[in-house]
Amino acid sequence: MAKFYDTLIWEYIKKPWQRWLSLDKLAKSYFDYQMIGYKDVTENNKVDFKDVDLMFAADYSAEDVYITNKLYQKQKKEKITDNEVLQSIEIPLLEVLKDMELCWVKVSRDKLKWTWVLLENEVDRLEKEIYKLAWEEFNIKSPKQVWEVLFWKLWLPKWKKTKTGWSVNSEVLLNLANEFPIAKDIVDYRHYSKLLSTYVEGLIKLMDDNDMVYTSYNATVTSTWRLSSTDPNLQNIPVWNGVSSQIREAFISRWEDWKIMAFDYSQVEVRVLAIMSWDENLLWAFKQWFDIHSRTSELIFWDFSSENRKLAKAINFWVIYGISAFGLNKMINSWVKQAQIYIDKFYESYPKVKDFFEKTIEVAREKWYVETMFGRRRYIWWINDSNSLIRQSAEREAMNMPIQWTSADVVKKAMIEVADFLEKKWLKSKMIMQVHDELVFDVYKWEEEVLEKNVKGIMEGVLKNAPIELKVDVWISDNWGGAK
DNA sequence: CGAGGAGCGA
DNA sequence: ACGTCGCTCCTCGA
Repeated sequence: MAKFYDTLIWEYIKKPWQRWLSLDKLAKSYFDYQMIGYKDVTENNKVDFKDVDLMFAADYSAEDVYITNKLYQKQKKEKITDNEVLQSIEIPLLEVLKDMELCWVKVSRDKLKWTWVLLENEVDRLEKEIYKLAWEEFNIKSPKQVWEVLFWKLWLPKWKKTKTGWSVNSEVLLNLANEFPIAKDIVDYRHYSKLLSTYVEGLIKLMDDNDMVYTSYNATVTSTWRLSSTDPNLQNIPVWNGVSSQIREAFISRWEDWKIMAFDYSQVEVRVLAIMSWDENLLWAFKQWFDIHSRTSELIFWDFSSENRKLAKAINFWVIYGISAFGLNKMINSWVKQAQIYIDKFYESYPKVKDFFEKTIEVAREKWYVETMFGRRRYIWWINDSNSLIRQSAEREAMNMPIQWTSADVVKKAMIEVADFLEKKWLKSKMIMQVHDELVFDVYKWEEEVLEKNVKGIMEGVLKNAPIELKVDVWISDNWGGAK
């Protein structure tokens, strides 16, 4: 069921560094009250909650509600809720999230079973192949056994160490893949068994008799004010082609002749950067409906061949995430020096972006915080650290945070407005998922057009006085696999 | 049960 | 010595 713990967001406003608060800890510290633990009623998770004696279960549940309400009353009294962001975003969002959770998501059991068979075949095939190449049987799911076989028995070249041995992650293995087929096989094996255990078996376990799953959205665990999702985590369902796309295809409409409609913000972060920095070149490119990666490519390389566009995309990406020249070089496979030249050229192309970042860091150095478009603050106490590594990392964070956080707010505001729209128009269609910059709806047949037009409009127009609109891509399909 | 390694998404 | 975070799975040793 939906969690209402999120009413405790104000706690995080006051103490953003405290990230592991729970209801019972708050009850203890504010009311000196010891709550009944989940483990107490379920005898250390041995008993399924639905089998717990009703009297105990009722006590436990009622206490949850009681304490939550008490905390809610307390925050009201203390006028914590006068906070602007809280009033305009977080509190209205709670209602939306609650409704979204209660809508549930329908999953096709048949589709999953099909995929299961497919994956099991692949896993079996690869398992045999790997045993053959290794001349022995071992547990491929154990990194320890993998490196023992690869590096001690087969004498493959070692590369990176971990705390407890040798790294055998996909980066390492793919470097060996050309010369040693077993490495590629292990990567594939991992890929398929990940899909099988996490997304097929895992999802089936969480389905009820009506093939519905109930995810929980949590608004208080991330440092960037994004949402997170658990049981199942709907925010990391694979998007790749091939078998993994079948997982997404298993998410379907709840009724016959309903459809899944997805609205995707296109490059929301780059657009937010353009809006916040007021860089004319960037804004102009968006106004002309240019493909922004091609445009960057044109400005940096004087052409937009697919090769250079790819590079430009990585560079745009770099700006958003604030990785170093070192990190960029690793991403695009060039030299550090070359990466630095690209970065410099980017700033030459979009000079106001550079100004914006410099200004942000300057303010942070002085006031110890950075701010989003909506006035959320993030304190970065180590911005003036004497260690230059730490300082640089803090600066990257200061550059990155206003964009990321503002983007998260954009989606949240859109969700609130869309939910309002659906309610006011008495529409049957439901908002069922949020995946960071994507909103997914289960759409009633006769509402397709009205939803497509209005939701797109609402999402694109969230930033009311911005010099450009945001851009949203829409697609509709029988399932979540859609047209991607 | 918890740490560590790995891999999925944004 | 560098992108980051959050979630989930598996193994392995306590």
